[in-house]
Formats: sequence, C-alpha cells, structure tokens
Amino acid sequence: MQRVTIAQVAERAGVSTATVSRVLSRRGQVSAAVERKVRRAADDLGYQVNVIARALRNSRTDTVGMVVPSITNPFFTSLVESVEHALGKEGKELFLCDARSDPRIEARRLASLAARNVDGIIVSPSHGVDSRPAVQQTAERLPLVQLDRFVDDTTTDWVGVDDVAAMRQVMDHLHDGGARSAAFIGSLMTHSSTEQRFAGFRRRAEELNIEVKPDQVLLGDYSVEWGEAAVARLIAEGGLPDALVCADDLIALGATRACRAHGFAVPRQVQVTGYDDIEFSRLAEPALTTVHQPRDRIAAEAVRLLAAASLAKDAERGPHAHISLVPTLVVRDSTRAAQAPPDRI
Amino acid sequence: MQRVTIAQVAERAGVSTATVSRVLSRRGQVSAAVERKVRRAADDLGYQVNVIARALRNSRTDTVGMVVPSITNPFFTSLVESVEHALGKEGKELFLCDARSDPRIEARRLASLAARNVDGIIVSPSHGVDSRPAVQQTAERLPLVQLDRFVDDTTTDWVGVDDVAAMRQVMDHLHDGGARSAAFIGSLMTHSSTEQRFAGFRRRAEELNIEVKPDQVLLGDYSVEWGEAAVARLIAEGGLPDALVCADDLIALGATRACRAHGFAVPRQVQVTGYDDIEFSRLAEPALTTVHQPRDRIAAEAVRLLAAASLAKDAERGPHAHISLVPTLVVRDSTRAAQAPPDRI
DNA sequence: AACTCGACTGTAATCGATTGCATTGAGGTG
DNA sequence: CACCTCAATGCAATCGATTACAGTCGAGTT
Repeated sequence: MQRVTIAQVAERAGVSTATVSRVLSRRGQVSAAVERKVRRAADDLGYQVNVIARALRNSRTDTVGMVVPSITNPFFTSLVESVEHALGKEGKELFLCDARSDPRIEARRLASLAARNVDGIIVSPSHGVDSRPAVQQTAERLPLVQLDRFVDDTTTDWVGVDDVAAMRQVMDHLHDGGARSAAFIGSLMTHSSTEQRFAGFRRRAEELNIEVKPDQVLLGDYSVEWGEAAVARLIAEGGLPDALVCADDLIALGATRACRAHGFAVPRQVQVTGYDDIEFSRLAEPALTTVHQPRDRIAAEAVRLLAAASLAKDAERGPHAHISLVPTLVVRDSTRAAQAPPDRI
Repeated sequence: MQRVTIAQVAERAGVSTATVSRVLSRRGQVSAAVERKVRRAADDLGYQVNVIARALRNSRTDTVGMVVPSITNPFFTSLVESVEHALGKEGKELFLCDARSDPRIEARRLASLAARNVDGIIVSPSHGVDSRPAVQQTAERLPLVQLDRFVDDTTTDWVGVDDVAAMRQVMDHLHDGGARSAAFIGSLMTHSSTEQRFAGFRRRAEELNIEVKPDQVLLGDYSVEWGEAAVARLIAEGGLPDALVCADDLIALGATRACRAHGFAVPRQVQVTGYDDIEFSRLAEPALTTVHQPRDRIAAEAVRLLAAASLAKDAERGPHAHISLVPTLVVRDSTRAAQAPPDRI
C-alpha cells in the first residue's frame, strides 16, 4: 500500500526530493521546465502525499476533531454535517467521535484526538461537571471550542444559542395560546443545555404568572423513551398541566406520543414544545412547535474561532469568546394559535 | 502542543529511547526495575505517544475509515454507531466521512483516507456505477469492505442483508392484509439497495399475482420529501393502489404523511411499508411496518472481514466474501393484520 | 578457565515529507 | 575581467517512535 514516495518521483523526474516537494506544495521557486517534469512524473506514478509523514514534519494535519455525546441524536448529526461543510471550505477534514454520553469515553476520545495531532477540537461535552477535567486539559494543549453544551467554569471558546431568549419566546407563545400552568421535561441539570433552558423557562414562567409545580419539573435524559416515561409519571401523579415544555425534540416527540396514548389531545388539552428543530419534528403528529437552532451559523463561528486560535499559537491566547446566537421559534401544530388577545387600548 | 517526547522520558529515566519504547509498547524484555523507572518518568511528564510518528514508522494507524452517503440518514447513523462499537472492541478508531451522495466527493474522501494510512475502509457507495472507479481503485491499495450498498461488478468484500428475502416477507404480509395491487417508491436503480429491493418486490408481486402498473414504480431519492412527492404524483395520475412499498423508511414516512394529508387512511385504504427500521418509524402515525436490519451483526461482520484482509496482506487476497444476513419484518400499524386466511384444506 | 547463552540495554537506521543552508551558474556591474 | 546578486537546486537534518543489530554482563557448562 502507499508505494509511491517522493523519492521515486524525484528519481523519475531526475531531480532531488527537495525540488519535488517544492513543486508539489507550491513553496519556493522552481523553473517552469522542472515543474513540468516533476508534475508529469508524479502523475505517471500516481503519486499521493503521505499525510502522515507530512503531519509528523509539519505538526499540522489539516484535520479537526469533533466529539459529540451521541451520534444518533439527529440534532448532533446535523450539527456535524454543518461543521463538515464549514471545514470543507477551508480544506480541512473532520475526525468524528461518539462519546456515548460517557465522560470517560469522552476523555479517551479527546486524548486520542490530541495524540493524533488534530489542529483543533470541537466538543459538545457530555456532562457539565464530569467532562470538565478532560476538556480543560485538552484545551491547554490545543485550540478547542465548545459547541452547544459546555462545562462549568469553562475558560474556552464557546458557540451556541441563547437558551434564555429562546425560552422566553416559547413561554410567550404558550401563554398566548392560553397556558396558565406548565411542566418542564429535560435531561439532567448537569447538562448545560437543560440547565440554561430550565433557567429561561422558570424565569419567564414567573414573569407571566404561569404556574410550575415543583414536582412537575422532570429530569431524565435526551430520549424519546424518557419523554414517554415522564408524561406517564405526570399523569399518574395528578394530571397534566396546560403545557409541556421539553428540553429537546426527542423528549417532546415521546411526550406527545404518550399524551395521545393516554387520551390527551395535543394541542387542544395539552400544548407541547420541543427544542432543536430536528427533521422529524416536522413529521410528527401533530407537527412539533420547536426552537430552530441556526446550525450552519453555529458551525461557521466554531470553525472561525478554531482558525483564529490556531494562528494565535500558544503565545497570547486572548480572552475567550462566548458567542451566543439567537434562535427562532418555529410554530407548528403542537401548540395553540394565539387566543383573542386581551384588550389593549 | 505535544511537547513531551520519548526522548525526554528517556532522559528523565536515565535510559535510552529504545528502552522507553520497549516498556511503553510492551515489546521486548525489560527488567522490572527499569520498567518502573520508565513508567514513573512517563507519568510525571504526562507522556503520550505521538500517534502520527508511530503511524509513520509502523504504517499502521489502528484507524478505520468509513464513508457513507449521508450522515443525516438515521439508518447510516446507527450503522456508524454499530461499527464504532465493533471497532472499539479491537482497540481501533473510526474516521467518518460524509460523501453527500456525490461520487466525486466520495472519491476524494476515499483518496484522503488512503493517504492517511487508515488500516482499512468501510464504504457504502453513493452510486452503483459512478462510485465504481474510486471504490475499485481504493480496494487495490488497502482492505475495503462494502456495506449495505455496493457498486456493480464489484470484487471486494460486501456485507448486507438479503433484500430479496426481505421483500418476500413484506409482500407476503401485504398480501395477507388483502393487497392486490401495489406501487413501489424507491431511489434510483443506480443504488444497489433500491435495485435489489425492487427486484425482490417485482418477483414476489408476480408470484402472488399482485398488480403493479408500470407507471406506479417511482424512483427519486432516499428522503421524506420524495416520499411525499411520489404519493402526490400517484394521486394526481389516477389514484393509489392497495399498498405502497417503499425502499426505505424516510420515503415511507413521507408517503404516509402525504396519504393522510390527501385524506387516505393508512392502513385502512392504503398499506405502507418501509425498510431499515430507523427509530422514528416506531413513532410515526401510524407506526410504520418495516424491515429491521441487523445492524450490529452487519457491523461485526464488516469489522471481522477487515481484520482478516489486513492479515492476509497483499499476498494472497483470497476470494472475496459476500455476506448477506436475513432481516426480519417488523409489523406495526401501517399495514393491516392478516385477513381471515383463504380456505386451506 | 574458557565458553555459551540469554536477558537487558544502547546505537543508529528507518518511515516520508519538509526546509535551512550551501552550492551552482547565469546575468549584471564597474 | 573580477566580483556580486539572485534564482534554481541539491544536501542533509529533522519530526518522534520503532526495531534490527550489536554489545555487555552475569550465570551456567564443560
């Protein structure tokens, strides 16, 4: 495998390896005649650089590593896709790892990426606390950007959305639809996303005077199954509130399904909202009202930050950027259209 | 970045780099005392092997490359997950690439993986014909296994399911539910999956005397949108048959949705089947009857073949294996339960 | 006592591409 | 004509880990 080396090209072209390298990486001066000879030889032999050797010499791999909690979560999948496209434009490639929501596996992946000399790492940490040591340590060695989720007390770059602003929109919309009580179904508070979204939820609920019973804040994980289980529990323990605010679409999909299974009409009797706007939220019955994250924008910012950090080198790592983009509410059929608005003079 | 090298560990431990290497890679004999010193020094310094350097020397990277047509297709996502787990057991990592269903991008990815000295490649080709040159060429350089889809006239290993057997089950089930006519909605015939599934569909339809109008075989792509569009076209051009057999779940999800949108009850008026058993097929309304692919098994076989091929080296590449596993029909609510069976003496 | 054997350890070559430095030679200048 | 400049090119070191080969040393043999 990988038989043709620069030395063989050099021999065939009758020049030194240095010259071949100069031609192929367009660095340094080479006469037109020699350049033609070299290119010809390279083509004839089907030469291809050995990225490994180049990486060893340059300590640059033109590869970025990405670690996500779960590759089967459609939100992360499409985020990955966006990142890949953004990187493609810079001629970089993506090395993708799945942490299976386990901080230990995550730590191993991060170490492995670092050992592979990736130029930078994009990570959405699995856990707000337990992921911290590995993330912090990795960030000390190479450029690192956190995406969507982040670890506590972090000092790295971060790109995501303004969850609080998003929840404000969600709550206002539910309120317009007549909701006067609501439950929150999320994953654990150790996920920054759930934590932030819950904070936004709680604050706006208070402002709008929407009732939130303490035992109607249910925390599990980001999965359809948990959405179903949470609703079953709510029903068993005293019934559903006017609205179910879910921390992501998977949960909301499960919740909606469970509501219907138990004979509650959505959105007539219970309104349900999700978060992320994954493709299937559109297909559910009823189609899910949710928060759309500007994935391409998020990805582009992350790639930009990474590039900037690579240039700055270890030298003067400037202050770290926290970029939060404003997401938009996508109203579909799992919530009610605005009621006749209250009198306004 | 990556500051600590084996030389520094050697110096600190007062031995040669060779000894350090021997300790750390557990090869060769080293006295217990020296081993302890070396490990201590390595720990103190936080040494981590430079995988790049090792790869250059060994021309082994313990990394496998995988190329899929689309990372946002849930079927491929879960296949990727299965492959990752299977590789993890062998201490190998996965380098994932998205070909965006474009054979040219696919070719570039394959070349890039080869240049990175991956130990092997798992690919699900985007196109039955156009993907062929790149796949073939790559297979000549290193171990390669095709998964699920394959290119024409291929001489590489392949692992997938027996589409014909699966379609037989599907058609029998639809027939039991009373279907006497059916349409087929797939992607292009240049995708081996659609081609095989269609072949199985057509053969069993004939045997069961299920009518298939020539203009009711619709080919587009693997997407929800295409499923919706195809049904719209069927309705516009003369109405729906008794059953819609879709080449994958995304299409089936779209088809179901379109049926309902146009006022056709599923499964009462039209039965719909999918293929792949992605997670959301369970959540659709009605839950989708589909074909479950044994993903873990497929992944495990692929990894096994790759390992075997690596051992055989270029020497005597034995004959290539085509492993087809038998999938199982998952009956849910988008098809009808069996009618009273016809008299059987 | 001389020799063999094997366990340990070190020296240096190697993987393939890149690049600082040296060299060559053509063209220009006084 | 001696001397200088600069583009073009080659030589050889380098990135970091691995490993063939060789050397050392103590124990066991004869």
